[in-house]
Amino acid sequence: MADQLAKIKAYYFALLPSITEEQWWFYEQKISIRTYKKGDLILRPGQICDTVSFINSGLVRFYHLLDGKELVAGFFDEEQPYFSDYESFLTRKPSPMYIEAIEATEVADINYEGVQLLYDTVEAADRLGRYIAEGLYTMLSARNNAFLLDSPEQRYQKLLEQRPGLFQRVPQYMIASYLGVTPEALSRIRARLSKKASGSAH
Amino acid sequence: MADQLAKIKAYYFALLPSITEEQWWFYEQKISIRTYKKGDLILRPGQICDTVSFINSGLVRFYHLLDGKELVAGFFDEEQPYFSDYESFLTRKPSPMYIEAIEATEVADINYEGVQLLYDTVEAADRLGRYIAEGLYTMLSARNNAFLLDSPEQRYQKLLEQRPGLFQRVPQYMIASYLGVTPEALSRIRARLSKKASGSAH
DNA sequence: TGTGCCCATTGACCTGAATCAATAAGCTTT
DNA sequence: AAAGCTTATTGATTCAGGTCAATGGGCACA
Repeated sequence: MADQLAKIKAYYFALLPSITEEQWWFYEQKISIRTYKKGDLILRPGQICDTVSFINSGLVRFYHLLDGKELVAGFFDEEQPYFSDYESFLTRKPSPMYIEAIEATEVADINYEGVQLLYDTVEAADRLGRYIAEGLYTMLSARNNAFLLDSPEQRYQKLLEQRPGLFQRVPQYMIASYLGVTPEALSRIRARLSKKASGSAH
Repeated sequence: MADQLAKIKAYYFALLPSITEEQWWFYEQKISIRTYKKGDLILRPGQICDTVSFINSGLVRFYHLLDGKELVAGFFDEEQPYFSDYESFLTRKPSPMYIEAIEATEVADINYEGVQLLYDTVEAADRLGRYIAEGLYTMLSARNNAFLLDSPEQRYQKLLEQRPGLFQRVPQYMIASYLGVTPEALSRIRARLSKKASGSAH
């Protein structure tokens, strides 16, 4: 148990330097450890997302199903450890999406009730909640601007720079969908870029 | 002065029922009232967005300039009173966008320094910051999902339902851009829909 | 009561990415 | 190592929406 909470505890203490061991104890009471096998669905459309999760290890993706096609909305892993359909979590409305473990994944999560209780009983919980909301906002906003301002090719290159590890762990057709194009289109982007690279090399 | 702060004060007290007059006084110290004329730029690309603003009256839009074309990212008014390039505000990085008053607008705003001071001195400030971050997140997430899942036509119809007032205050070419299409395309959407409506009427 | 400008509409054409289809290249599983 | 998957690539075709261009309506201002 201590082991499974080590990472999230380190995270909390880094974000909130003034947190005491006693306050941490209140958080700890509300945390559940869950494990998922590769392919497990963590959330389905129509469900209210009741948890905010912290990834100890593993990899999950968010996706929508539209006309039988999967639209990937995000990937979360040890580097990007907090995930939730936070809109559904906050508004208590059914989520439109799937969350799927695409590797064996272990998370530490807190449910809605637990979070509200912490807000009302533990000082500094509001600050933690604020940090999490701010972090999720910043991530979403950056993705939003990328879709507005960048071409699919630029989005691909940015992703290569910013999250190179993903390409080792995620099939290309999911990356394509995350970038907002079909697998065929991503394949052509890659062909174009490697031609350009070899062209400028000599 | 009392008059110019009445709305934001009511807003704070509604969000934070337990706030005291004394605590409010600390907030009040940090608030500035600003007025903009129609057409004034509130933020330009390259600037760090240093404020979170609350609209007393008026209407502003967010937009990007890309290849000489304006891409509208959002509208804010009395019904949607909090605005900021919150990503730039939080990360302290230059904003890529313009914020423009498209009507004469009066705002009450707080700058970054003031907000941080409040977080460190006033209890309940973190909670207010959390609410604001959560609200901005929810708005952005909804818009994001609309772009992923809805056609331009559906986005138009949703906007008609959800913010009918905008159509009286904003020229159609800005609405088109906000919906992610050209003015020509929006005109055709409207033509299609009014034909459909009259067709199903008899 | 013109005159000029901005905006919305409509039509003709163009283009980038989606779709459809076929092939090839990795993998697992036995 | 053969058989049977799934994924990636490449080519041909289609299509929604963008671009370009022309027309017309509304409104401000002289």
